[in-house]
Amino acid sequence: MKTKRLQSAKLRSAAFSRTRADHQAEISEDYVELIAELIDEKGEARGTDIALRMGVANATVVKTLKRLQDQGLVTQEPYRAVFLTIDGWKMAEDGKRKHDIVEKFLLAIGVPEATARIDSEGIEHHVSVETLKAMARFVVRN
Amino acid sequence: MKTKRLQSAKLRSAAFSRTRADHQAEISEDYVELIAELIDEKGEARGTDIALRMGVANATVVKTLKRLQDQGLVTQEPYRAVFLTIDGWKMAEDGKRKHDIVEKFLLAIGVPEATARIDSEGIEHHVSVETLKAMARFVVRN
DNA sequence: AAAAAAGTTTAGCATAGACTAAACCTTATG
DNA sequence: CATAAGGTTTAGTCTATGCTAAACTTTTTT
Repeated sequence: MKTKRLQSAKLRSAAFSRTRADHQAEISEDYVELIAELIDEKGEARGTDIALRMGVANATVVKTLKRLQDQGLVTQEPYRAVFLTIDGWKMAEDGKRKHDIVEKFLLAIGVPEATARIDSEGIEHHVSVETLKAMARFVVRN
Repeated sequence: MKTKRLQSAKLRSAAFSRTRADHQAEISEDYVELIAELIDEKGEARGTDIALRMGVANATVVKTLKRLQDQGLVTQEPYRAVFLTIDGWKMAEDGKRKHDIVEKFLLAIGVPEATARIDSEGIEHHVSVETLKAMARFVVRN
């Protein structure tokens, strides 16, 4: 009777679960990438600058940084700037690589620059290695 | 002083804010699309089926449906199946259209089928109208 | 029709991210 | 070098999403 669709239900729920799991990492990735950028640009990443660029209150940054510290992505002394751990740098570099490929790819298929910048920010977190490879191939070939 | 800083904080960081704003709508969209599919397939959308396919507990479904009801996307009587409002149907159709274009597009650039199915689920929520148009153009041309 | 099974809801808890306001340090300048 | 300005942290609140366990309703089976 009604047990017929179980198999496809499982596949579908796998897709949704992945969407959710992705999202938990998304904010970590955004923070870590931003911290890397700030360190590159200014030599250090301060709470205020993070808050400003993330469009978020200072208190939110403090709380999130605590989580990132627990996750071993970031180190920080009270009242001092934030730094990335080895894992944090790895994540930041990985993210930047992904981001660059996605953005170049969108430009290659004819998306306007401003839109490509914004969309790549969102898409970056949802592309698998395989999709990323396909995008990279496309950019090289075109 | 403080007012000024708050204002400019809000004016900047467009990309990040959009990522976050997108995400608030993501789960609504996933639910609504799933409800539409269930109604198509079985004539009605029951809590258990939603829970099964979303990979989530029943209680979670109940809570989320309450929010969707408040947002005017869904209607429901106690202990009965869920239905979509006009707005809900609009959202579901829009989502399906987006999803189809993204999935076909990924296949067109050489992403394997299983991966295309999973990735399109995540990417669907982050493509702007312009990017979607570019993808649709590409699919047609290739 | 009564009991069992299936499905739904409620209650209570946890975590994450967001906010404001106020307290607290650090730095810059007058 | 004292204090004002600039940053940071803490405290307390809110909303969203998730969970389990228990209560309740509907449907199916015996």
